[in-house]
Amino acid sequence: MVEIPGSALDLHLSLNCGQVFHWRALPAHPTDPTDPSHPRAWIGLIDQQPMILAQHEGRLLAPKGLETVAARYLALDHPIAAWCASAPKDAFTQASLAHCQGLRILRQPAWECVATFITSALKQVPHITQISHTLRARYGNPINAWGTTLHTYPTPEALARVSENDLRDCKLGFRAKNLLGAAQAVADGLVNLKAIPAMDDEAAIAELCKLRGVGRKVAMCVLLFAYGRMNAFPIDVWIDRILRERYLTAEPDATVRRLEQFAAETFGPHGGYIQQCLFHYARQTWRKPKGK
DNA sequence: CTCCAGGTTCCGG
DNA sequence: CCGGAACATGGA
Repeated sequence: MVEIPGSALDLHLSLNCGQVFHWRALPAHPTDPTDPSHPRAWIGLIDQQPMILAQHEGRLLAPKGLETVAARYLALDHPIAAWCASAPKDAFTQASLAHCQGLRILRQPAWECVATFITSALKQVPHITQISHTLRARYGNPINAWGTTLHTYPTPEALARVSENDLRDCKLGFRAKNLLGAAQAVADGLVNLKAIPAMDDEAAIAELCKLRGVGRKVAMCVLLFAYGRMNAFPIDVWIDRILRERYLTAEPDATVRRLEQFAAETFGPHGGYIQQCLFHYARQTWRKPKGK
């Protein structure tokens, strides 16, 4: 392992704030898992590339030769300090940013991002993670690395071959039909994920929404987490609650489109970054007397 | 037991 | 065009 110098990053936070769902912590120490002096490592895949990442006292470590891949995935080039500096000065935003220092919006593979957020509908984060691992284990490609077996996220073609019932067996519930339909549409070329970067925001959203199980919220997540569009502002149940209770108290009947418009005006061109901080801060603090 | 979770689709007015 | 119910599953 070699150090990747420079940028501010909280690895644990960035991998566990609800934007990606498959990284696993390795035991902190072979004999003493509670030893805080030993760097905690995370193992996962960046597309097809097995990866181990660790952070100890601010120093980011990656396998030698994989520094560039890691730095790109972790988006260490994003000027997050400047984004935070230009954020709104209200108390809730500032508390969220302070609580999420070192959070980075990753650059995820597009299909993996689309698929995992299709499976995220009405699910809690741990459930999404469980589903992701089941799909990988059953329909992804196994890759041996560092003494364990990792599984790539199943391709659209691989999932398109699977029956809806087999997907339901992965605890997908009603999302099985959505994931299957989306996989078939991508596999058949009805939707070309590589064409998204050249489209403007509304065209990109419309294109993604052709996929079964993808609505405005999931499309926004994909634009933010896979295509690096920091202005994308997904409105889920948490953000909806925050905006209504903390910002638009004067408009109790605001539609989601109104919330989107307000967010764009208020949080600006990097609102998606702030959105992730608001989301995580709210989830960590809302009606939770004792931390855990 | 009831309620809710990083929503979308489908249906009736 | 718009609001509301249906949709599976598991944890709190």
